[in-house]
Amino acid sequence: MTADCRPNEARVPDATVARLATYLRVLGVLGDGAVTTVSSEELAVAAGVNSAKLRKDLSYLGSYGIRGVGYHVDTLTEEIARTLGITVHRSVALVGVGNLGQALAGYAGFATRGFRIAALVDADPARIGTTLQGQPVRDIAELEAIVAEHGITIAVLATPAAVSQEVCDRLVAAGVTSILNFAPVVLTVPGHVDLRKVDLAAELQILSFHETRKAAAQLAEVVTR
Amino acid sequence: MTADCRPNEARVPDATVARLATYLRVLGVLGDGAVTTVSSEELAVAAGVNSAKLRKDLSYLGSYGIRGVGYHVDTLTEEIARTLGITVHRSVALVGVGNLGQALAGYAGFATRGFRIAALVDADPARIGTTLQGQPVRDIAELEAIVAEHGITIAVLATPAAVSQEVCDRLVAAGVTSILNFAPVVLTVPGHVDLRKVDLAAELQILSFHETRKAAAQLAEVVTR
DNA sequence: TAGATTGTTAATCGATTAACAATC
DNA sequence: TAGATTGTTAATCGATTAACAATC
Repeated sequence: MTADCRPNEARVPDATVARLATYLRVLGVLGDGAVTTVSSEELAVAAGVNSAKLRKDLSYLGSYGIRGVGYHVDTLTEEIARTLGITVHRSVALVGVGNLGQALAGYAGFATRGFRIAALVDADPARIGTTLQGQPVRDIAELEAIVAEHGITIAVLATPAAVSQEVCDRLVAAGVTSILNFAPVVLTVPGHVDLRKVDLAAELQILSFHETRKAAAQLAEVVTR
Repeated sequence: MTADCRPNEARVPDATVARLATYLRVLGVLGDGAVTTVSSEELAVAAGVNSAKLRKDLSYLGSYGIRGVGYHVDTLTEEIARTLGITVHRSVALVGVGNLGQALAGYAGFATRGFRIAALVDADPARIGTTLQGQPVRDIAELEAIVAEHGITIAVLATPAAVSQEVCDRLVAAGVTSILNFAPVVLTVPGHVDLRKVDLAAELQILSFHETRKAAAQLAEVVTR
């Protein structure tokens, strides 16, 4: 057995990976019911995408559908979970338990979808030692030890903007290779580290842009009428 | 003066709009200092993008750069803010003030980046009437009145998954045309409504996918070595 | 077999980027 | 004028989607 034993696990496009998470969530709802099989059309409607796109997405994982029938819910669920790497539950560190961090610590969706928050970390002496969701808030001074202790490779960053790059650097130096950043700053990481960001205000600004466009369209309609 | 007085405000690509928010944030940091002018290269590095992409993005707004010099920070800030429609401060409603909703209510970044949370809404009698960030939590029974009262067109949805579609329908019926959804469900809205979603667990699953790939690559390296 | 649905092809569309003419 | 930097072109890349042959 060589490393090539799964030769066709080749490349899954980024856009596809992002959607796999949605398919998995929708399949979870279906799996609760009596449904054992689902067609690409049904699943696509439930996931809010085009069915051709869904079939193409799933084709990157292999051939798990049955022509004339559809996809077996359990099989597909398992294959997507395996592709996303969440058949092993993953331990993440949550750094920064202020306003947003506390909410993330209490977010039940992480646990139900494959992640365990193995450590809460903060720099504020008033928070260190307190308990959140049954977990102690640990001193950021121990960051490197905490990462090593739990073998953590994924971290969620909810620190103040001003210190985020510094904390990020320490996480990377400690061996973290994936970071989800909630701080409204552009972080720089080495090439081997994956970085994703959630920018809450930016999301609203994007909606605001479209509001403006809609308002302008309405105005134009009135004028030309 | 007709509706055509700004003929070249044509189409700004979706990918560009999403990045404009980042440019605006970076410009805000520059504007605080003594910098009055910035080149596309400098701004691109600060925003973490390719400078050709940045120039192309900005070219959709018009010609606000000066060849041989760069962009005037103040002018560019103003033009991006205008394009995003946040020169008028926008009022948003936050529906659902549970775990995540409370954090969003306290998130300072909304206010500093153009948005005012004009109303907090919940269905839980234990929460209704309480105060968060100096604002009363109002009964979702009054949702339609609240939207009308503040002329709200943008809503943030942080309700439990099970009721999100129903709340979404009511928001749309009340006149809301943009929704930012934090509930882990696929929502359906009419064509004239813009919908964006933030799926926290999905973000981690995407990182998990890449972790798996990196681990496999390392394994392959060891095997072939 | 007949009906249904997958997996794939190929056309199309949108986004990225290097290169450079235009011009400050 | 010389140096610098924009705005745009055109090539490339990646994602989407309709259509349909393969096949259960």
